[in-house]
Amino acid sequence: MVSIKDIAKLADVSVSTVSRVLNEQEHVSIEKRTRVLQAIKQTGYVPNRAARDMVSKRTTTIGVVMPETFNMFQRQLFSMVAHHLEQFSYYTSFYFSSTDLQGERACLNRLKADRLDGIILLHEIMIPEFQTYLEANAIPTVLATFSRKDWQATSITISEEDAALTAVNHLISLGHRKIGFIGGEKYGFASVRLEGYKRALKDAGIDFDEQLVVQAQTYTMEEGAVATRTLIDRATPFTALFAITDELALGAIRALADRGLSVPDDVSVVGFDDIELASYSVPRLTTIRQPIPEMGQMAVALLYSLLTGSSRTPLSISLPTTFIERESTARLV
Amino acid sequence: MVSIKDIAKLADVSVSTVSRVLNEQEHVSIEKRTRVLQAIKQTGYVPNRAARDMVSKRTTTIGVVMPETFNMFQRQLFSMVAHHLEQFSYYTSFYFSSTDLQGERACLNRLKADRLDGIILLHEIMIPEFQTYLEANAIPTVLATFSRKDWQATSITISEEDAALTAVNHLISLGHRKIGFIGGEKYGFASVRLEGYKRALKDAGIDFDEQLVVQAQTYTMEEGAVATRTLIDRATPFTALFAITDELALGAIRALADRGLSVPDDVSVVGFDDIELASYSVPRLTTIRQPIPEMGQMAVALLYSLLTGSSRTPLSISLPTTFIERESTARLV
DNA sequence: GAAAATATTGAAAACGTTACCATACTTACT
DNA sequence: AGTAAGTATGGTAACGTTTTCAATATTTTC
Repeated sequence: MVSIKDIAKLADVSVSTVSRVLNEQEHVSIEKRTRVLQAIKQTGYVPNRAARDMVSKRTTTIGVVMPETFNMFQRQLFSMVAHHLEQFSYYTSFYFSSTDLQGERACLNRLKADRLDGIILLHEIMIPEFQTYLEANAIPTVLATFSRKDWQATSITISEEDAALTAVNHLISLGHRKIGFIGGEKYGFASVRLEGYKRALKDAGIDFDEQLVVQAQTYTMEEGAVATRTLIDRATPFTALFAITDELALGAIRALADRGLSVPDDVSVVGFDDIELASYSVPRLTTIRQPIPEMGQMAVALLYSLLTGSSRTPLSISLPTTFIERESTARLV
Repeated sequence: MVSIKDIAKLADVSVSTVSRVLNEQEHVSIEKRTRVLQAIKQTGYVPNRAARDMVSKRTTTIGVVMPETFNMFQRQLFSMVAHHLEQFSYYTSFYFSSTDLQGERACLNRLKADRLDGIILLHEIMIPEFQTYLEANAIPTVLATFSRKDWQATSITISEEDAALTAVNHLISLGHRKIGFIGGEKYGFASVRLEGYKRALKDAGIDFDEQLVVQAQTYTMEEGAVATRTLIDRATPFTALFAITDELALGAIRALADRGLSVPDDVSVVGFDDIELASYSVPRLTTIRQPIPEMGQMAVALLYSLLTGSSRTPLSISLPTTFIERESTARLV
C-alpha cells in the first residue's frame, strides 16, 4: 500500500511538500506541485484516513444515529441529512442503535472510538451515558425529530400535538365520533400524538374511550395490521382510525380489507409522515406531511453553525406540518 | 480526551500492560488487570480507533456499497448483512454510490482512504477503477446480487433469468398472451430478467412485441406508474404486466387504478423481490421471492472465509427463488 | 542596493495506539 | 544444582499523516 513517503520519493520532494499539495495549501511551486500530482495520479495514492485523523485531531466525520429498524420516514430523512452533509464536505457515518439498552451501549462505544466531529440523533436514546458523553466532551449535537427538557441541545422538531390534533379534527369535521387510535410507546412522539388525539376529542365534546386506543410495538405495517385486528375484535364500534405513522395506517387498511371493511366507505383512515408510499397506495392515504427535506437541511445547517462556532447557544427550531387530504377519508354517511 | 497513557498512569502500569488488557491478551496478573479495568471504568476511556487501525494495519471494518437510491429489497438485504457482520464482530461502514460516474469515483476514494478489511458490493459498479483497486490490493470482496464474467470474485446471485421465466410462465398459464414488461437499464439484472421474459414468450409460441416493453429509469413506484401510463397510451392492448421489481409493480397497480383498470380483474400484475410491502398492498402482490435472509447470511459467511483465509478460491453461489402467488394475478376471462 | 518582507522547502516532533524485544522472575525437569 | 521453558512486565520502535519550526531563496520596498 503506497504511502506519502512513496509519493515524496517519486516526486523527489519532502513529505511536507506532498502534504501541502494534498491539503491544497499555498507555498508550493507550480513545478513541484505538478510533479507531486503526477506521482499521485500514477500510483492511485489516497491518504490514509486513520493517520490523518489521528494527528489532525479531527475526523471531518459526522455520526448519524438511527434506530436499527428505521421506518420510511427515517429513511427519507437520513437520505436528506447525508446529502446535505456531503454538501458541506463532511463524511457521514451511520450508527444503528437497537432498541435494547445493550445495543445502545454498543452503539455509543463505537461512536466514542470514532472521535466524531459532530452527531445528529435521529431518534430518542434511552441510556443517560449518551448525553453525558456528548456534553462532557462538548461534541456538537443536533437532536432531530425530538427534544428533551433535561438536555440543552440544538433540536429540530415539529409541533407533534397540534399536527395530531389537526388530523383528528379532520375526521371529526367529516362527522366521525368513534375514532380509533393506533399508537406506540408510552414516551416520545407517540405519547404526544396521543395527547393531540385526546385534545381534539375533548374540544369536540367527545368522551375519550380507552377501548379505542391500541398500542403497536413498532411502526411497521405488520404491527398496524395486528393492532387493527385487535381493535376490531374488541367489538367497540368505530368509523375512523388515526394511526401515528403511515406504515401503521397502511397496515390498518390491509387488516380492514381482510375483514371486508372498505376504506374510506366503511372506515376512514388518516396516517402521519407522508412517506412516498402514501401517494401510491390504494386508496391514497390522507396524512400529515412532515417537511422532511427542510428537516434534513435545517439539521445539517444547525450542526454546521455549531461546528464552525458561528453559533454557540443551542437553538430549538420547530417546523410546520401540512395536512394532506387524499382518498382514505370520507364523510360519515 | 483521555488516552492510554492516562490509564497507564492511573493504574500505575505501563502502556503495554494496558494494551494487553484492552486486547484481552494473556500475561497480565489479575491484580494489575483489575487496576487497569478500574481505571478504564472510572474515566470512561475508549481506545482511539484511528490510532489502533493505523498501527495494527487492519480496521476490522467491512465496507458495504449501496446505491444512493436503494430500494426496499436492497434495504432489507443490507439490514441482514449488517446484522451478520456484527455477529462476526466486524464494524460496518456504508458507502453510498450515486448513479453517475463522478459519484462512484467519490465513493471509491472514501473507501480507499478508509483501508477496509473487506468489501461487500450490493449493486453493480460502473467504473473499472473499482475492480482494479480491489484486485490490486487483494481486498476480500463479495459481489452480492450480481456477478461479472470479467471478475473472478466471490459472488452470490439468483438465477435471474429462470425466475423471470417462472413469473411470466405463470401469467401464460393463466391464459394471458399480451403481457407487458416493465424493466430498466440495459445492463445488469434488468436485462437478464428481460431475457427470461422473452424466453417464456418464445417457449409458449408468443411473438415478442417491442411495443409491450417499457424501460423505467429507477426502480421506484413513481417510475412504475409513469411506465404504465406510457404503456397504456401506446394503445397496444395488454392483459397482464410483469414488472422487474415490486416497487415498479406497485406503481403500475396505482397507475392502472387511476385509469379505471382493476387488478387483477382487468389486468394481472406480477412483481419481483417480495419486499415486505408486497404482502400488505391492496391487492397483495404475486411475486418472485428473493431469499434475502439467506443472501445476507451467505454474503457475510463467504466474506468471512476470505478474511480468515480459510477459502482462497472465489466461489460463485446461486440461491433459489420462490414463486409466491397472491392476489394480483387471475385467470384471463 | 540594502533591508525587510514573503515565498518555498525540508527536518523533526507529535498524534495514540500495537508490535516487538529485552529483562526479571517463576516453575519444571534432568 | 543447573538448565530450560514459561510468565509477567516495561521500554521503545513503528504506523502514516499533519504541524511546527527553522533555513533558504526570492521578491518587494524605500
